[in-house]
Amino acid sequence: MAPSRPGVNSIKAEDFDLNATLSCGQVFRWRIHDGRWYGLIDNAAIRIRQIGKRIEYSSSRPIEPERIRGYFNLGVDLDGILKSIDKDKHIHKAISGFRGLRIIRQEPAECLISYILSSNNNIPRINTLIERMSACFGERNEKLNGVSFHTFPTLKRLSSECEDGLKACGAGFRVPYVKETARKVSSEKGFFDRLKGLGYEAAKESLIGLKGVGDKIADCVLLFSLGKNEAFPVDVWIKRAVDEFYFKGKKSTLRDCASFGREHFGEYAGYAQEYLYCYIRSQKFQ
DNA sequence: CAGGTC
DNA sequence: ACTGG
Repeated sequence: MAPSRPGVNSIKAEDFDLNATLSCGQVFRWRIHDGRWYGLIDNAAIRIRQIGKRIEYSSSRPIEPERIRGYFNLGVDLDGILKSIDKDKHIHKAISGFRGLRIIRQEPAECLISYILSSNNNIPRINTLIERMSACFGERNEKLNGVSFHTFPTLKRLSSECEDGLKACGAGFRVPYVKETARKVSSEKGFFDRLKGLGYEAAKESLIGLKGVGDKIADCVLLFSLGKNEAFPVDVWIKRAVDEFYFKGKKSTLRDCASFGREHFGEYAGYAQEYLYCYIRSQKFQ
């Protein structure tokens, strides 16, 4: 495959929906502007759009097309995955509504910190918080088409930053979580690679050992950055969906929903989670 | 109250 | 608990 050059690159993307993938809440920093998405991959600013079965992108620094494919998980057999989770009428409708949604392979460190910041917080506020922290502590400022993108701060930087700096960004009570977890993770070389090598349960246990990381955030990190597709993160939206579609008004706990999701949908429960998330939110916001 | 956690 | 869409 030809290496990326300055200007516009085009790559094939079958069974893919860029909009669904970037607006389903799995990743925080992508923004749409004039029909194109802007974000960062490997600390390069990217502008990207979909035209039929191709995606067109340009970047602030050269990026291999293979890397773009990897980031959007275009190599996995989405059709096979969707067939495996298509077990009832509810998920079936969710799949038909958002077909082409793929789970992104995020940077683990950024994913972990971002989801720590998400706890007991609302989405618009999480977004501005992440942008402020990147503007303050990101190492680089990538420019593309006159727009600047601050890279996400490294764990080392976050762990050495004084509390006041993080507090000023609006992180509130999450400041000690961020600092302590950043310190602990960056002190072990290859922490995330080690977790990738573990099974779902063992990797989850390691994550839950970190400050500010509980069941839900651990599942997000496992699913969105460590390739554990059986993870089924249960946030308030997924709880609403599972209660409404599968538990029919019965009282349930977050644990009930999570274990139901993993057992009902199986090996690729994480994909079911994302489709349900989009589906239930589209119902409430219509 | 809000993509939970301690 | 922080804090503001």
